[in-house]
Amino acid sequence: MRTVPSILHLDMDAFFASVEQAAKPSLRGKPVIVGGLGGRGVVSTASYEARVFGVHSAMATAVARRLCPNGAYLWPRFVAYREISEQVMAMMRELSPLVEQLSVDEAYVDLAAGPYGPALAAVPPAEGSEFVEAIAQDLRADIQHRTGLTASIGAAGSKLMAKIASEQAKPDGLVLVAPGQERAVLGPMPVRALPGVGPATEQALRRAGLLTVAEVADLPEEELVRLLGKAHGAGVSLMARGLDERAVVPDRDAKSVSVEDTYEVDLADRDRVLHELDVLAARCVRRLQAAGRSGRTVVIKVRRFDFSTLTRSETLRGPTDDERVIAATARRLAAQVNLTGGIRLLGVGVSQLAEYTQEDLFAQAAAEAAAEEAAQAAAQAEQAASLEPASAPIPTASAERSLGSRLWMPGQDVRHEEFGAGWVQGSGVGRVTVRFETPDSPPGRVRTFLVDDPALSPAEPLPLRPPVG
DNA sequence: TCTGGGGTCCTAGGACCC
DNA sequence: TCTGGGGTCCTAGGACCC
Repeated sequence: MRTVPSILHLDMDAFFASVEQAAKPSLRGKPVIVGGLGGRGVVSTASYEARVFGVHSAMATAVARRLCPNGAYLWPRFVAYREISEQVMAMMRELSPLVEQLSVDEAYVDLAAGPYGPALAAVPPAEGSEFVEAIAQDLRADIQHRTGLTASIGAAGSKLMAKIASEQAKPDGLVLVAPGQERAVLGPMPVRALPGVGPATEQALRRAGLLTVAEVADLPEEELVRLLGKAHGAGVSLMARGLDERAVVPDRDAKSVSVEDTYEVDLADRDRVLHELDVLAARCVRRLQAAGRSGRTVVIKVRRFDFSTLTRSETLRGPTDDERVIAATARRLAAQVNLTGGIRLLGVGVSQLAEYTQEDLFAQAAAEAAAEEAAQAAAQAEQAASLEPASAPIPTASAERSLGSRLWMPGQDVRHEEFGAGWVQGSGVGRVTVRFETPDSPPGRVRTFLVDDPALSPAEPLPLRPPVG
């Protein structure tokens, strides 16, 4: 165990919502909810102003609208979030090459492996904590200066405690756990505070009368293994006692690539399901190829009308990144699934990834067969569609993407030839409302246009701060 | 009020091989 | 004629995280 709390866990505060408030001056200090806005959407992030109303992540957006009817509801702008994320990660990498990114807004950094490492190792433990505190506060100030956003940081001698500390630090804070204080800090916490303890584990522990981390820590490991299974039991036992020797590891390769869509209306017929699988396979392959990878196992995911979910998978003889092979495999897997009652979600994924594509004769042959099958199915689908006008596609997020500029999403960046940069506040009945403001302007004015006004076009996100230097 | 999308890791049973 | 143990791969499902 370390004697200096040299592992930091950084977590951006209400990240998506905070980016929106930084980009859109009229939303500062107001409840902002970012997430899916369709009938089946869920909240990704709620601003702290929205949380006051009881709105939180993973809540159905329909519920959020009831709780907070006057909030601003926005689609996520992932391009903007990724850009800011990269800025923040770059700042962390200046502190150490050992940066482990957990998500777009969260990462560990191991200061011991960076430029401050030798100094941290040389200093007595008490001063080491002050040193780390100064580094962490500098980082938070830097992030705020360069992006206008706040981050919370936990500092400790292990990933476990750093993560728990950053949670305590929220929002806009720093919490440091001095090595040796782990059990004192963890003890009174509810078991759910431990990462990896979710609703199921909490229930299992509750049934055994265990509510706090201290109670779990006092239980023999064998008991926990009986309760939770081998790996999980052993892991929870170690965590509860504040023991964690996991290293900070940068840039692990992805082990799978998958895409999925929830449909506004359940899919009722097999041909439509097969067509959507083709669409998903194409999207999945695009991502796979962009990453320069290929995969050997194809998996489909099906969520039925009643939310029951199943997967079917098939492992090919060799890795592929061929859309025809993956689509044909997905269709084959779908043939094993009972679709009666309706389908609310479909997914296509690839795992057992390899670095490079391996062309082989089997894949070639399968691809040719698949192409033929697809052509036949397409002809059948066309025939079915012509016979059944009621099966016209309902606009969904993906339909809006493919239609591009003529459907406007709340939150979207736009530019008007006369009024300049702004964002879509809402649209309906042939009109779109745009607020004209930028990150550095005062709150802007709203104007309404026809949805197909040629002077209005989608735009790239603007940087939150002018480039430094 | 009704449940997204992208991942990771673990378990368990059956097939297959030695 | 009956009976093994262990290892690896594949498949399906579940818990969990952001």
